[in-house]
Amino acid sequence: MSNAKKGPFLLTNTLTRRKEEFVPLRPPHVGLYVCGPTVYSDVHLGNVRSFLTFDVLFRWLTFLGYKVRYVRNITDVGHLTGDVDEGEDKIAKRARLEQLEPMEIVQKYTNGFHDVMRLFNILPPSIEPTATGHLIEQIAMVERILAAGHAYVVNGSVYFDVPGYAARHAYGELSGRRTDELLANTRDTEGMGEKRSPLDFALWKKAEPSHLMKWPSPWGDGFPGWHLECSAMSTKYLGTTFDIHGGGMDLKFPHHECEIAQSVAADGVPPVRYWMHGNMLTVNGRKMAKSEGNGFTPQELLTGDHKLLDKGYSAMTVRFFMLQCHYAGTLDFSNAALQAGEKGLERLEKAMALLPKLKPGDTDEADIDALEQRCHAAMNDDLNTPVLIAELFEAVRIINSVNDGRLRLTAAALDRLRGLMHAMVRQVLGLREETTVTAGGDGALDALVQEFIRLRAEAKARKDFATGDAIRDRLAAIGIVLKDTKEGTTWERA
RNA sequence: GGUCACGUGGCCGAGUGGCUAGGCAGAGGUCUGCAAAACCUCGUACAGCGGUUCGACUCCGCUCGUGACCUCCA
Repeated sequence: MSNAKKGPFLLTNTLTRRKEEFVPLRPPHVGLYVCGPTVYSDVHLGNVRSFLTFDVLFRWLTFLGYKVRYVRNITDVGHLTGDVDEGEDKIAKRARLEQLEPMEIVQKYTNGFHDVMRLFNILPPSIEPTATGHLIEQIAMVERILAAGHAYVVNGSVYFDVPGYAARHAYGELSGRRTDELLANTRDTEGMGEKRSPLDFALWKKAEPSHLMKWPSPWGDGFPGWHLECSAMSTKYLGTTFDIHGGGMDLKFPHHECEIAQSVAADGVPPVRYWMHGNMLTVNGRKMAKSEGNGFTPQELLTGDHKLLDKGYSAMTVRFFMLQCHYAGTLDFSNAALQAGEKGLERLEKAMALLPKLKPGDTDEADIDALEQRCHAAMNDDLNTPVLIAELFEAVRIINSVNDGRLRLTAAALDRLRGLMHAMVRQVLGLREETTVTAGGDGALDALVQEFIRLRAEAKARKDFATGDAIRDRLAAIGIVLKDTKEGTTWERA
């Protein structure tokens, strides 16, 4: 394996609550499944953080040389609001509210989701399956669970028998729950409806004749339960047992617990070897969620048009801001933190821009190999992006020092440094260069500013600093900042 | 109530049983006609109370505080 030199990759397995060395089942292949969005509304920034976490995982595994099959689903049916028995399908509800066909809702918000992923430079998965595209697989899985005696049919619906399953298998292992405690804490003992136990969950739900989203099944017309699709599709594309399953912390229970139960019941083996859970984005200490009303969309973020935002922030600023925190911890949103991130990213990008211009020296006064090893070590330690970024700022110092002629690096070392920075910043962290409007961005504007720069240079040449400073100050007042460097004067927008 | 996290300097956020995280902001300096940028230097922080230890911010216990999950949620 090509990562032999890069050291073992440790990641926190939330099933064992330990940091473990990642060893794939069938190297060099890695099977990765991540719970995707339910496409019934716009994604907000909290959702983005989760997909970003697994984007970095995908990128790092790829960097290590693995051939990753990354499956991230689109939930387009079966996700109910509220209680499993009383709730309405989220997509059907939205379709009713917007007076659209359910599949129009699905298409609309799937498109929106993809736009957001592109905006934040989150790579597309290898396979993006939809629940409605895998009805046959889901029905087959329900039949296997029924055959194993872990489910029962009531009036056209099929429910998973949790107490029965728990008697023979470990249920609650992932989330640290026990069925007796769950039962004791069940809030609503009424409304159980057809279920034998409040812990049971729907595998297949009977649909009323008026229901738009329904399909034929051995139990009559209906639709699949929410937890089922992930099990059916991960099994289809990654096998009955695969390497890594990821999702947000809030999916741990019941969603992922139910996935494990379904797979064990249907196929007899635990589905996942490493479970990974990303933590939440909070606002003033509270989870960003639609129900809290504290979420905002990427569009609002870019324009700054939201009461929580002092100003707009670029997508890469937000990406950088999020990567400065470890994925397993909560990250609190604040304007001050975002602005700090904006400045930091600017410093990093300035150094990146200097990289091609650096001139080689005759000796090496910085150890690029050691720096590279520390970068790899940071990522191998449970995707520690904040530590990687700290190392990258060490590189920034080196780059600036070489540029200033304070530090020397040979041509070979410079090549290593360029390769390292490109790999870490662009490939691994996925920080895309954002086009800033500077010289060249707008021909007419640039020509105009160049004319002022020339006037100012003439003033300076005859020691008329008052005029020179006036030109600079007045341009600054309209947002054009001039900077004198050894190579002449450059300008950029404030 | 149950389960599980977390509490780090002005802010955001890593980490470790004894050795500078990093970014932003701030102070001083170098450079520059002056700025800006860059570089150098600086703050000696780890909720509280006990315990283990030669030594704890790091391990254990308790207290206080915050949050997540237990119902849809990335």
